[in-house]
Amino acid sequence: MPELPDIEVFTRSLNSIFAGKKLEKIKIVKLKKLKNSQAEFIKALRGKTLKKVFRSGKEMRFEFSDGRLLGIHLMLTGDIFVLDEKNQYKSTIAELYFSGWPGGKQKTMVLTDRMGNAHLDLDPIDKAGIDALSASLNFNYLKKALQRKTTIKKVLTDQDIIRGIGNSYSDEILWVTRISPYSIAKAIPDEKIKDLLAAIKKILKQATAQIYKKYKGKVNVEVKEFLKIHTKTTDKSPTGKPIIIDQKGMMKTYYTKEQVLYK
DNA sequence: AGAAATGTTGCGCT
DNA sequence: AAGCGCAACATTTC
Repeated sequence: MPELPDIEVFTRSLNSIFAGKKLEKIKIVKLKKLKNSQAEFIKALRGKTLKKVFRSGKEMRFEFSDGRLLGIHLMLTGDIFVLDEKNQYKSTIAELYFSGWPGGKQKTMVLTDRMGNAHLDLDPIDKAGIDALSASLNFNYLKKALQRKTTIKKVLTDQDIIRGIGNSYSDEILWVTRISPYSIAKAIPDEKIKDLLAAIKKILKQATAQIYKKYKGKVNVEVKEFLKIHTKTTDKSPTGKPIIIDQKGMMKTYYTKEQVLYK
């Protein structure tokens, strides 16, 4: 479901709800996609205090007081719910029961995914890419990363190059910089690489700020309203040009003819 | 009823 | 070797 801005807001919300609380119990409902067994999760995490929750690329990290990490990846259709009562969601992947609220109250964090692809990982290792909002994602890194013959969209969404950008925000970034998603990465001139770098930071930060302002505290809203190009709410770009939708497999690329094709 | 989905992986082919 | 295009994942929601 989410890309960097959404995950950033969700992890801030989860941090304010669960940081400092104790993980009493873990129940894995659907083990299929997981690398670890339920016993391993229990052994590693049960009874430990959650220190903080943070984002890494498109994934969530739950850091416990002894330094152990629990990673959660929502994939396309995963959701997190925070419940006071019994979990009744179908498609549940896992349930985490936390304690530590006044009056002995507990809260449950539930991970669901109707496609069954969301997953948890013990001490996950980040993919090789640099986080899109890290200062290390600079001109030199981006220029070097673009020295390949594949399309710019593939590069932007490759988590082994840059972590955090997905199908939607790559379309937004490429429209703002007027670069066609089908441009060959290595053909993009230096001036445009500078624009691209600035747009990556600006669009992701701006979207995070907008989502945070409106949905602070939420952990599972689907926020598409700030997308200007990758959206079904209009068929025109902000400058009034028709938006072209190109389907490749399940994913779609939204763009306009305003965007220059570098080849 | 039929289509949709902001992700990832792996396969065969060029 | 690198890159491409496609299929698979599986189910609820619009």
